Amino acid sequence: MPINSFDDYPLSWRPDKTKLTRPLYKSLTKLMEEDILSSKLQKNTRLPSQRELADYLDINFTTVGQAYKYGVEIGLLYTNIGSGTFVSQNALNSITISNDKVQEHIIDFGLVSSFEECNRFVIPHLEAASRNVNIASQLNYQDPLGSPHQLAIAQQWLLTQGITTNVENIATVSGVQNGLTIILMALFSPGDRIAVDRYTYSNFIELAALLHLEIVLIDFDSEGMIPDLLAKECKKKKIDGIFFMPSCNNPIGFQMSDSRRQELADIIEQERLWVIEDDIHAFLTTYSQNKVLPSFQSLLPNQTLYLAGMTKFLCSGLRVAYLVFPDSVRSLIKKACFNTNVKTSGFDASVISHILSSSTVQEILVEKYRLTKAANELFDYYFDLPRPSNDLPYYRIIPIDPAVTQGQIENDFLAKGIRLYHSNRFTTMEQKDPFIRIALSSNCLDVLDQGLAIIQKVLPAYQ
Amino acid sequence: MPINSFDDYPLSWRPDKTKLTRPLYKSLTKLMEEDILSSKLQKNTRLPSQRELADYLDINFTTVGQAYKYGVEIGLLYTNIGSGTFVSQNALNSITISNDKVQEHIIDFGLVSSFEECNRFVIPHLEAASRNVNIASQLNYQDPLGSPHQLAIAQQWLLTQGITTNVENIATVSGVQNGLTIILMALFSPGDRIAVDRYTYSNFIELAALLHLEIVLIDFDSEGMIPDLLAKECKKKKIDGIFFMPSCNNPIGFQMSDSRRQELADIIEQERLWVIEDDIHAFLTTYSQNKVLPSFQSLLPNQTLYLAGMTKFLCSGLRVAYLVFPDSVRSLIKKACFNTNVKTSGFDASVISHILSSSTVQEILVEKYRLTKAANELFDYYFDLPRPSNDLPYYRIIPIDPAVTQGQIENDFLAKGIRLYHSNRFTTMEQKDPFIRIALSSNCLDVLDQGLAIIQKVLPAYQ
DNA sequence: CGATTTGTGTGTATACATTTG
DNA sequence: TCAAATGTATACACACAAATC
Repeated sequence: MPINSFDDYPLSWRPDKTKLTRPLYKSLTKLMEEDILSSKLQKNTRLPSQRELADYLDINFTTVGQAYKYGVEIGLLYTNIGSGTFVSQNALNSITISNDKVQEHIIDFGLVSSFEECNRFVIPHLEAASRNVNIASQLNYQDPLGSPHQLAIAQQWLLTQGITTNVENIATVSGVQNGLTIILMALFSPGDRIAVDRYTYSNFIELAALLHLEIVLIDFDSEGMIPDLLAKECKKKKIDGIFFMPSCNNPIGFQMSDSRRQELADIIEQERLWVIEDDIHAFLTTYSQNKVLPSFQSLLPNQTLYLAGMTKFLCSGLRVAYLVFPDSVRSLIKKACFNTNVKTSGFDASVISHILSSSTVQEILVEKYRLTKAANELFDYYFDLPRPSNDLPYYRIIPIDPAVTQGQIENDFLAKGIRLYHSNRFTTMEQKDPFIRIALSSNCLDVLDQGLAIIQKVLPAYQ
Repeated sequence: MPINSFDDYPLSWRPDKTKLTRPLYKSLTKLMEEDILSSKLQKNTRLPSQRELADYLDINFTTVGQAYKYGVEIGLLYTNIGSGTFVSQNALNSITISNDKVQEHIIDFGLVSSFEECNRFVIPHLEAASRNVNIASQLNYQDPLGSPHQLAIAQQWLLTQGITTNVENIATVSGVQNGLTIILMALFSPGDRIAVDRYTYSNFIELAALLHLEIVLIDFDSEGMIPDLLAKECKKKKIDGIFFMPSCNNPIGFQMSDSRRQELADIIEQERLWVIEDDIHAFLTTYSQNKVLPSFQSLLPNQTLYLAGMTKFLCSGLRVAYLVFPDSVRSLIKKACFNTNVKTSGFDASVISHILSSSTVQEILVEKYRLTKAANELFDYYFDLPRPSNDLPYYRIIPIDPAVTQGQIENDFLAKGIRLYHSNRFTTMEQKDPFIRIALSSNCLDVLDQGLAIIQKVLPAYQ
């Protein structure tokens, strides 16, 4: 019997004691999942503390801890020492962003594409590659990380982005997301922790959850992640890696300042974190600002895994990215590559190389720069909001009323033919400054114009 | 102080007590890794039992268990209740099979290719696809699991292999290995167990280790895995899934009999295991035997994940496989697909569809059948060994002297210009019947002839 | 066949670090 | 500023199941 009577004691969750079977912790986890699913337990509610619930159930508090821990692992719960355990914002609803099941006739401001009209530049290269006399050598298992020729071209391109490396330190992977999978599988184990910006790329959050890695949110300002907060968090718990999109954070659009990069690098070096640097926006930033920003790969070459995506840059349907890794992890990275992909499509890799060594690169850069500039100006016309510190992002955010739920705003707009995403998708716990993210690069300019006009008209009801 | 003096007591491993720090289990794990690395602890040696070592170190035996458990998880150790804990066969040396770093002028009997000379049939389809007026729609983020048209073609092909399903239950993935990654990430958690044939595909073993899944070996006979042993093992510990290559086990080459499939299906249904059915060899088996074998997908459609690889069948450089899944896991599979790949190359997918809906399929089948037959006859000419129960495999095995080590035989042959693999690569613990595996489909017939002649001459020294 | 050995699963005790108020 | 509340990490006790001899 419990020592105290809980009849009047306010517990935010009272699992049905009679349903509790052995093993206790599994049974408790199951009850919790059921109650979250049936909304008996609401999102963001605080669960009873481990000791309270244990007392109520008359079991040891660490057993409750075990049950809660599983919930944290699969992203159902999050905990804060001192303040308690909470049901996640995104418990049981997927925040994965993809182009799956888009309704017809919808304006998609959700998934960030890259001005797909530019794919016309790619088509001649497809034909050229398919007529290449050496193409047969791309259709077999040879050179699983890329041919020497392809890697040499990649190395040259990387140099223009401030990444100095050797062909032995580059692996061709099937897009950035695939590269992230390889890095996380190769260098981390279940339960490891990775620090990220308080708002970050949803699919990174989802991938980490799939691999049972814990995400640690660190706050940022306009110059990027705040070094002191990172240092503090590192002291608090063991953190193993850190994920950045330094040129242009997704969804906020901030660009890390040079000094901030250095400050963060110092802490990262001391704490020996692996840096996962997803520089998907670098191609445009380097071009538009006409200067190379100091990459973490250049600041901390021995602990940085750098991903140069070719999908947003050249073509999203050809799945290619280059993964730059330090010598120390070569065999781990290779192993993960071979065991997840075997190899990246030889044809895709050769088309991308063909483009990279042609003048098409410049044409695409000029055109994407023009379109991005125009799209941002269009956004500025409709909304009086400051540009983020990267002033040519592919997406912009608009603050909304904290009382409006994610489902409400996303579904209401979907009903009006517009897909956009609530800030909840880009984080793991409740935040004080909700917003919606509008992708600017996923439609041609007149459709963008149309869509923004609708948003401008409808949005005030949510602000 | 330990209760007993261990001065004369024979312990197969005596970790340095003075180096033991807190936390004990981590420290112990580290000592173990170091000693395996430095060969102070030899492969296949039996470690002291949990209780023995605990007594020696004067700690609780479950703490030793914790340390051992980590070793099991990362494939360093394996345990058997009753007989103890052992250092793995493949501890700390990679068994991943890939085409990486092949020396020049080597005859590769290691990696199993698929008569790459047949890639000539593919080239016209590359050109046709690149000239297709609709190709632009393949270069963006649309239809991440495959276009309706592509999936309809896949569905038709699957039907010819005895797989009845709907387009909503097919996902286009980037090759079989990629499909396996997606399945394992989507349906299993670290620590889960998957049953496999006592000898099975190395890259599945490696992938499982990367995801911290435990492999449970089950013995087989010429008809396939032995049902009683599976049932027994399921009772012993909780098993969550089972992996099969039913048409043609790699490396043994056995083909599961119809009755065996049914017997196994009964147990699997009762034990509620996920079936991972890698039917990479089905295309040739169905063609050569002119009949469709009963797939697990047809026997247990609600718990089978079926992979139809297009790489061995049509072209290895274009990375495409079709993953067939039951309704119940659609959202999990999609999530894993989007978060590992985003999508499979639209161009690759469209080339494969183009081939599948052409007469080239038949041409390739005829030619690969002819080559496989000729290659096996060549092998029979040099070696008087029975065919496995699938009598047209892509590889054959030759028994060797158990005293010969893996490194010894693999390296000796490499020095003679031949790459082949020892049976250790296809399992996780010491086996009584070692052999080498010779890939028959990785070279043209005259090179195969040349290589087999060398092996015939050299091998007796190892038998 | 049955005592013994060996590993496994589960719940708990305890020390501790961080946050809250 | 510090006591109280809260979660975390580690080691251990114990019941048990399977294999060995």
